[in-house]
Amino acid sequence: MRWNEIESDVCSVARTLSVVGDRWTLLILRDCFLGSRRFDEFQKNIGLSRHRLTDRLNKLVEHELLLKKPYQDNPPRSEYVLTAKGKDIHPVLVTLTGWGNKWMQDGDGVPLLYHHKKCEHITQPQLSCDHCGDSIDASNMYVTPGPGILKKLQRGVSPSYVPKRLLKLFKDTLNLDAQK
Amino acid sequence: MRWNEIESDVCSVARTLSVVGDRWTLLILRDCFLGSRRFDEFQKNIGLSRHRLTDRLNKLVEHELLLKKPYQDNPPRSEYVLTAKGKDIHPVLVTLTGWGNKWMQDGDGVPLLYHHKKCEHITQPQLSCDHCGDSIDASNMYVTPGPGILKKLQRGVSPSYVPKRLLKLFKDTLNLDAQK
DNA sequence: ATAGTAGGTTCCATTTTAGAACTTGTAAAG
DNA sequence: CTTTACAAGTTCTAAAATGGAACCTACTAT
Repeated sequence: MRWNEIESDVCSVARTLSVVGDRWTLLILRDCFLGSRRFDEFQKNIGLSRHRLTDRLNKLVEHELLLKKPYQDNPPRSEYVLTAKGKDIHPVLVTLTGWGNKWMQDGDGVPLLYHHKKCEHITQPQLSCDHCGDSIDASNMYVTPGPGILKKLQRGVSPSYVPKRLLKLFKDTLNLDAQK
Repeated sequence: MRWNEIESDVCSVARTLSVVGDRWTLLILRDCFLGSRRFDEFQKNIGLSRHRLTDRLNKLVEHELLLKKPYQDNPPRSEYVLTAKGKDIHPVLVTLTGWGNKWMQDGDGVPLLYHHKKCEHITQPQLSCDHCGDSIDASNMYVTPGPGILKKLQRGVSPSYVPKRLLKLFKDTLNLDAQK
């Protein structure tokens, strides 16, 4: 399966990875959040080849996570700034950092510390339910089919990644709905 | 720069990506959280080549995100189950899903819905400060150097990815500390 | 006149990947 | 018994992605 096929998978994880799921893209975005904006800055910080960087920046601009913004005309030079869509990647970087801080330390401790402006404490943000506010993790969550899957099932398409066990459950859901 | 060099970068994002930052690994873990455990199950759900899958599963076992657990002897067959380290990837998948749900929809709506067992509501978990509990995002957070970076600076090593602007700030921090 | 900066592009060798075929040992179906 | 299926791989080759170095262009500073 190729990148562009992943993009059309009926799965938000797969779709997101089709944009940011390579070796470099999230590192570029990390740098954006730390204040980098220019080609050479990214190249020096990250250490990828100029070729790859051109490619990845173009992709991020295409997908509208970054905006290419001219800052001089002659010679033409641009900087890359985060759009709203790009800024929304922040939680992904925060959770990746959290995992790395916990599980990938060398002997020297955490590389960077997050601080919460409001309470002025060091923080490693955690997920909480956006309805009741309680903290939430894999053990107190479950999934059900959303409209995106149900509509495909109604059209006879079975999203490849959904385990048979769940598919059956989802089809039962459909039948129950139909009987109403 | 190669994968194994990324692993030793002084950055928790880079280190995490050295384990899960390719096209397939997070999709394998997604499937684990949805209940998949066996080779063929992953292969069918995800649609990657058997060759790649072997490789990725081995890497996940090496890094101890998955445990390879024999379930019969003749012929030898195993299943792959999440370890604590693997389960801790869940927040990453949740935030990736959140972004995909918001920014990568086709016309049919969200593929899967998350539910919170306790309050029984549909939820898209959000990050909150683990000290004060308030919701938190890029605009109300900032970073400072942690021991992992400071110790490297003291040894004269400059972590490549830290923008010069921040490096200077960090070195000032060191000088202030030294003057105490 | 030379070196440096910024943001690329071009080229080629190396590495990684996709996809299909093959393997091994068992069990079930005809 | 012979074929088919299943599970979990391994092997092979062509195609795609990548790394790294060199080159290009239009300024600016020394």
